[in-house]
Amino acid sequence: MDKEKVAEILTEIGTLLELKGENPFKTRAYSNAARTLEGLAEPLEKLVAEQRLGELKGFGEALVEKITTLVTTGKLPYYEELKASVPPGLVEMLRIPGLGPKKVKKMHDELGVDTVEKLEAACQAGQVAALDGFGEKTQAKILEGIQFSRTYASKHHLSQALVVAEPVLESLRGHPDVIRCSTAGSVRRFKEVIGDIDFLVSSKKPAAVIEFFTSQPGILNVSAKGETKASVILTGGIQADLRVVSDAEYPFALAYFTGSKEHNIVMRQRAIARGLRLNEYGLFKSTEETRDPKLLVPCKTEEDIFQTLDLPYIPPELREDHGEFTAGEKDELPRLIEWTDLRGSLHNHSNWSDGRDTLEAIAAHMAELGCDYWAITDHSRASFQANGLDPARLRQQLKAVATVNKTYADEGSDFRLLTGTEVDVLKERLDFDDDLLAELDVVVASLHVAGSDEADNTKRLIRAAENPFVHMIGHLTGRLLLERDAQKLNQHAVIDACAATGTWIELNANPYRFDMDWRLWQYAKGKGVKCVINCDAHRLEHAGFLRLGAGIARKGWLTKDDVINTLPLAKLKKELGKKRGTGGQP
DNA sequence: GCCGTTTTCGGCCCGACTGTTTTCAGTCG
Repeated sequence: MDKEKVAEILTEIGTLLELKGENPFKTRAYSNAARTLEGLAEPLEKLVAEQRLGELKGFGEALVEKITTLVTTGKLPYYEELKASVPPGLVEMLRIPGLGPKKVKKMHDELGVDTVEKLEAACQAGQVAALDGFGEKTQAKILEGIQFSRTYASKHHLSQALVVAEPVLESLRGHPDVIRCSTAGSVRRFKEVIGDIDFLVSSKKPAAVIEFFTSQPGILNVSAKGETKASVILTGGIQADLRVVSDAEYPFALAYFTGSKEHNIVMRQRAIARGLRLNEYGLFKSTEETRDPKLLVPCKTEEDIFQTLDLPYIPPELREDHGEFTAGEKDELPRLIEWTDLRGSLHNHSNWSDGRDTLEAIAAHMAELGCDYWAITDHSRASFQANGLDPARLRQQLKAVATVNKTYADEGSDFRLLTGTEVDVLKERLDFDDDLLAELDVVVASLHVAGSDEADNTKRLIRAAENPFVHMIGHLTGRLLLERDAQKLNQHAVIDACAATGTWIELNANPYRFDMDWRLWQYAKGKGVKCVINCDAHRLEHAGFLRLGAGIARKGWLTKDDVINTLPLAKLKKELGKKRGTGGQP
């Protein structure tokens, strides 16, 4: 059993224990352990085999035993029994906004409610409002919550959030009573999937700002409106929260609401260790609860807060408690890539396969954007649903690309299209022979039709990496965020193979993919594997994915030097030739 | 369930909001 599955089970145990009314610190121990596993750099099997699980922080006797059982036998009787003792409907009820374990438990114990449907019926019958500690409003809110969770999925793609958040932010920035403003939360941290959008504003007139915010165009519904906080539902069903604070509080609130929760916990612990107390209002020279301005450590910006806690500035993308504190203390935080470092994309499509635009239109658009190069890597023959090219059409396309490039050369422009393919990784071989691949500038190898056997999928990709003409592996897992899970695959094994063969790995910047996952880049980087941030563009406007991809690369701790397509054309060409020059036949 | 320079017990991050209450519990971020 792999660590994702183990982590999932630990999280579920935590939830089930909560529903049973267990000690909250016990339940937290399980979810903390799950999180630690998710961020693990090495294979869980290895840790278990070497009996080093107990070295992880937060892993005591009980957890080590349970995880070892899970990994070695694939089962855990404790979990099975626990699961059997809690109706599955209760877990589902937890997802309804406003419902937590205590309320769910009470309704189950006293009303026998064990599904969302029964809950809805109990609310409609007025039974919920009659319970001790419940009332009419709670009941109405639950009904509303049920409706909401049915109407809108609670998670959204980052790109979707940015599209609605950025105009609101611009609008706030232009308001005369707004001093400083920013997004916060997972949007600012650039998480690939977000729950809601947080805005933070500093102002002397909070009421005016809140009024302005709640009357923005594109707001479907105002769900809360107080003196310092408002919640609305934006177009597309995304919830957005606004907090308004004083300008003195702004840096503290910004750090606090940016999170992550795990990052903040460590920040507060660092404050405590220095005899200070950190919250969203300030950093105070006291261990008692206080808001006394005389005790405030003056900080004008987030940088000042980090400095007081003996840390360099930690960019929002890194605030996941994924090693930023250890690195910060040693002054080893990387200088992260900027999206403007990127010179082009090495995996894109044209109307020769399933893209929308012509080679000429693509070249004109990308040159205009200021790119140095743009690779045309249409699908290979096996992807017939995507109008994949056979060898003859691909050779035709090479000529067409050469013609386009000649017009740029004649005009004295340095922009170039690069030839290439996104070659399918088939069961026993690649979709094109080596001699054809050798004619191309750029070869991306992608697994489009994976099997159900993890070992087999992994082997196929490793074989692709071993081919001297394959420059990079495209969208490693084939996942579609919020739609389709990753293919069964040993990603670490593929990364290791890429490291051994000098093969690059794509960070597919399509916001539905963001594949390979940002959590694995630190591992890959440690092995010396280079990243290529690719748009996988099927339309001109997909060039904008470069910015998103760079943000995800930042989350993966990558620098300009870690990413191949930050190189200018001449140096890129040299890198493209390296594997072929030194690699042998697979 | 975990942890330890207050070390084998008694803590475990912190505060706002909501709704139910009249001093607080539950939920959320």
